[in-house]
This record gives sequence, C-alpha cells and structure tokens, in this order.
Amino acid sequence: MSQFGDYIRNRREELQKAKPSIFSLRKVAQEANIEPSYLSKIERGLQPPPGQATIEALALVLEEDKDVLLALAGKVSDDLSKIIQKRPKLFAGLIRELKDMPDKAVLRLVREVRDGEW
Amino acid sequence: MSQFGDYIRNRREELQKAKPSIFSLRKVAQEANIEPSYLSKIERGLQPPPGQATIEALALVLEEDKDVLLALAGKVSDDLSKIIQKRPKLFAGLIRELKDMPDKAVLRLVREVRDGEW
DNA sequence: CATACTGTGTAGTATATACTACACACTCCA
DNA sequence: TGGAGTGTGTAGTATATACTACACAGTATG
Repeated sequence: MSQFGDYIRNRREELQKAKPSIFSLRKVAQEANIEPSYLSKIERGLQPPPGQATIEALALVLEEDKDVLLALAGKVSDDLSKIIQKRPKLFAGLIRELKDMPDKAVLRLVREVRDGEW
Repeated sequence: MSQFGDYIRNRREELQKAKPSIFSLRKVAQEANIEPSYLSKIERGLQPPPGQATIEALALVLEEDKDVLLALAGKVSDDLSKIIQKRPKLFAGLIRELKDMPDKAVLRLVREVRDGEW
C-alpha cells in the first residue's frame, strides 16, 4: 500500500540489474545523503515518505521525475503548485476528466500538446 | 506568500459579502470544527496549512474543490494520487506542458476533453 | 452604555515527521 | 574461511505539525 516506497524500490532494482555496483541500497542512500536503514524502511513502507529535499535527491540518483516522486509521496512540487495557483479551476477540471479518461485518449492528448498543436 | 491562506480568506470574504451571518470567521471555524484563532492564523499564513481532514472540512463549508485546496496546501488528494500512480509519465509530461501553455490553449483543451472529444 | 458580535495575540501540548547511529544476519567469492 | 558486500531491526531524537484554550481589542447595534 506504500506507493512511494514500491515505486522507488522497483526503480532502484531495475537500475541495479543493469549496474549492480552503483545501485545497491547502500550506494543510493549514500548518494542521497541518508542512512541505508532509513532508505530500506522507506522502500518497504515502514516509514512515511521522506522530506522534499530527500525526495529530490532520490529523484536525481534514480534518474526519475521529481514531480512524480513528490506526488507519489503526497507532496506537491513547486511547478505543480504554480500551475494550480494560476489556474485552480483548470486543475480541478483536469483531475475530474483524467480520472475516467481512457489511456488512448490521454496519450493522443499529450502527444498533441507536446507537438504544439495547442 | 501563503497560497492556501490567501485563497481561503478570499473565498470566505467573497461568501461573507453575500451572507455575512453565515460566513464569519467564527462560523466557518465552527462548521469545520476548529478554533477561530487557528483559522485566523491559517488565513494569514502565520500557521502552515492544516491537515487533510480539516482542509476537506473547509472545502465543504466554503463550497470549494477539495483537490484544489489540498494542492494549494502542498498535499496531493487521493484522486490525484490514483491518476499519478496509474500514469506517472503522463502526469510528468502534463506538468511540463502546462507550465508554459497559454491560457487560450488550455481552455480549449479542457473544453474539448469535457465535451467527450477525447 | 452594554452586550454581541467581529477578528487576533499569546501560550501551550500531543503526536507525527524526518531523520541518525549502530548492531545484526545473510550471501558471495577470492 | 574471512572479509566485503548485501539488506534489516531496534532505539533514540530534534523539529515540525496540527491543533486547543482563552484572554484581548475593536466595531456595530439596540
């Protein structure tokens, strides 16, 4: 039931398969400046997700998107915060729509947005 | 600099103009089951935003979207969390795009999504 | 002018957050 | 077979969170 923990454990193990010497729990913890035992507990959901600074450090080490990691930890990134602040109603509407939107439609939407069609 | 506080104070005062007797700080605090002084401090940003339960109570009283209020408080709602969990990459992409997307494009996007064109 | 509201300041507290420190058990391989 | 590496368990702590309780000052109304 620990989204954040599961996510980073999966990600780390994935990287570890490719480069075992770099992505052990101890090495990753060291890179992120936290105790290995602490990271272990976070990955297994025995500890709530860490603070913003630590999450961003982990995002860097694990080559992950910090907005996603923060969100999985139940925290809102500064970028997302600015978007919501600027257009709260858009944000509320988007959540309502995305909840039930089929994947295919979402993918097409994102592709078009990215390609500047909007 | 207190997004959450500013937002709910504006909202409350707006409602207060229409119905002064119902939307005083004291009445709203009472409805949300918190101390008036606490709400006062939150509205002025002297106190960090309250917990999830209190935010949802305030959303109800102030007739606001709870996803927005939670996000302004730096917290991720369950609905948003589910979306991110299901499609982390979509979410990351969406944030990147929305940051610089002009309002007109966003509005058109949302309208179309809402109308089922997606 | 009293009393009934408005919002605010000060002081305090239980619980959760965000970690550290270090010992322990296991596996691998030289 | 022993040392280097893997992850984990227990114990503890400073700081922040998420509030309560209540006294106080101002305004408005009867």
